[in-house]
Amino acid sequence: MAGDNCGVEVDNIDWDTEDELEIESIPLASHASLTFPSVEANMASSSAGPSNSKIVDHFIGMGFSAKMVMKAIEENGEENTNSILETLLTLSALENSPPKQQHVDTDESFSEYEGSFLDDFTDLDSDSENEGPAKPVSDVDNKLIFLVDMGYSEDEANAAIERCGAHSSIAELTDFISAAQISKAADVLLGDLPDRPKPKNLDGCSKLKKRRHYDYEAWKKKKPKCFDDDDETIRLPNPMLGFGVPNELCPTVQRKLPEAAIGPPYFYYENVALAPKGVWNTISRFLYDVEPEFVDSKHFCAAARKRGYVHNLPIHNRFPLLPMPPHTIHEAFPLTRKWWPSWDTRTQLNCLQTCIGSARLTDRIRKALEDYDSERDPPLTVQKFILDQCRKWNLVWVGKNKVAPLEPDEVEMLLGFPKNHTRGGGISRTDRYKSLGNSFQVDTVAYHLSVLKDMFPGGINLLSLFSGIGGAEVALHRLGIPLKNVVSVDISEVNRNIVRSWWEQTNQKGTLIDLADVQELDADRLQYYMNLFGGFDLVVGGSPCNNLTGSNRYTRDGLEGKESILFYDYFRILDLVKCIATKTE
DNA sequence: CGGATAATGAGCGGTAAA
DNA sequence: TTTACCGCTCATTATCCG
Repeated sequence: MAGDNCGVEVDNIDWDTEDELEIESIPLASHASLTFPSVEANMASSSAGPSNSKIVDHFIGMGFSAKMVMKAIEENGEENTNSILETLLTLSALENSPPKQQHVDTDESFSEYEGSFLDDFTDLDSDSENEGPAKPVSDVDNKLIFLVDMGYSEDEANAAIERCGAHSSIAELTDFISAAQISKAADVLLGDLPDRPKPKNLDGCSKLKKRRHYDYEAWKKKKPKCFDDDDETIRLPNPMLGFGVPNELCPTVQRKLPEAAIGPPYFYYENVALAPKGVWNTISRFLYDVEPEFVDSKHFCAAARKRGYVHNLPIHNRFPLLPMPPHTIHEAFPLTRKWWPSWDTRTQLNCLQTCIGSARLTDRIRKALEDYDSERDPPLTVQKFILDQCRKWNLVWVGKNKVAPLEPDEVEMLLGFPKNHTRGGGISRTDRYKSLGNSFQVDTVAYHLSVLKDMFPGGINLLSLFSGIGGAEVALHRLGIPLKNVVSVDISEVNRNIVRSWWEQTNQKGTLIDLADVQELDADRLQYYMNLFGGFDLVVGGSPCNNLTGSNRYTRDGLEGKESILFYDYFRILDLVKCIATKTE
């Protein structure tokens, strides 16, 4: 290991954004009693060990007082930057603890909005002509339906309405439910704490309320269409080229983003294209009515990957990563050509998934072929059986009568990751396949993100949700867009290790903070990071697809499924970032 | 050696679109 | 009609650890 190359000179860390930024008091009081999740700042120490003053400078550069920094280093030792940062966060939370704020109920702007909200509601009911005999749908019912539509369970929604009152706004109700969920999680983790944080609103951020209000209004207006008119359902394009792919003649696409979608920040959301009906309508509706861009990665590499992307990035002057990866199986795996039968007409692979074909299957295929004269093609029925299985499991020909699933490093290459990106460090083969199968295709994502290069020559601050093995980070890095500060969230420790290891190996100059759970990212935490970094330039996320994908035979429950419901956390967090950015303007 | 834990493997339909 | 699909569960096998 080349220890010299792994060190990041703390002095070189680019903190220039801070000069223009006033570090505000961060209201973190409610967290003081809770254990912080693993927060790790990357100040990779060189093998010689950092000098104490460098560490001190670094943390002072982050906006902490010298006194606090010294205390934190004293408590944790200078080696353990992770613990130092945790201590600093806790200390700053205690020191900056603001006087108890009034609940937003008493917020004037909020009360005004409440009034208009009810007015709108009445108007809408009287206006609706195409719904036949007007069924009296109560305010409560509508709020209930909306909350369920947002992904909350009926029980949660009912409980919230009961607790907060029938006239509570959607904002209050969602706050209540979130708080209930958080405390439920805290109960599980920490036992029942008497001093658990109470439901909290984002004080002084009435824009958020308004936005939620807008969402609710938009939802109400669109609801009849979605139910009555199938033509409104988003359909997938064929061919799946999105707003254009390299080397394909595409009609010059123009698009006009809805006002609410325009950044900052830029955002980029991804999920499987072939989701159950209506899912993409919901996703698009929540993400400010931006039309999804559906792209199949077979136009970028040798494997298919049909995905939808909702983003507010410019779509002109994109450029691909170079060198362009091979587009056919033979180009990608030249050694397979020798064994490839003429009747296997595949030129590209299907979607790379999390599971691979079994040894028994490849054995069956070998035996099926050995029954026949190798000079001649097997019967059509046998060909069909083998081809079906090869397509289903992405098998390639590696020897006489021998097919095999791809090796993990081959999948890495197809997806645009560096070789051995997911290898070693305690990661099992199964984990590698799983993490890779859940990842972005880097060339595809990079093509979309390439427009950022000219816009941010000094680099970007990135909020990466559901980062997985860091597809977005790798894409930006390969584009030559410097990563200044990255907050990366992923539930899997294996994945976080992969990203951190990549971060250190590629000598990143910025700071990487990794968190485990998107549900821990609340307004206070976000505001804290945004103050520290000067806001996020880009919010990327591909939320879990396992309840959406056709591969799932057991729990394909749609966007409300156990994991896929986390889409609403992407929306929640993006909305908070937009809100805080607007407020700080 | 033996119990605990981790990794692997086999089998599992249905939806939506072309 | 055919085709494709960022998966899940549970039994079995492999590995770890005292």
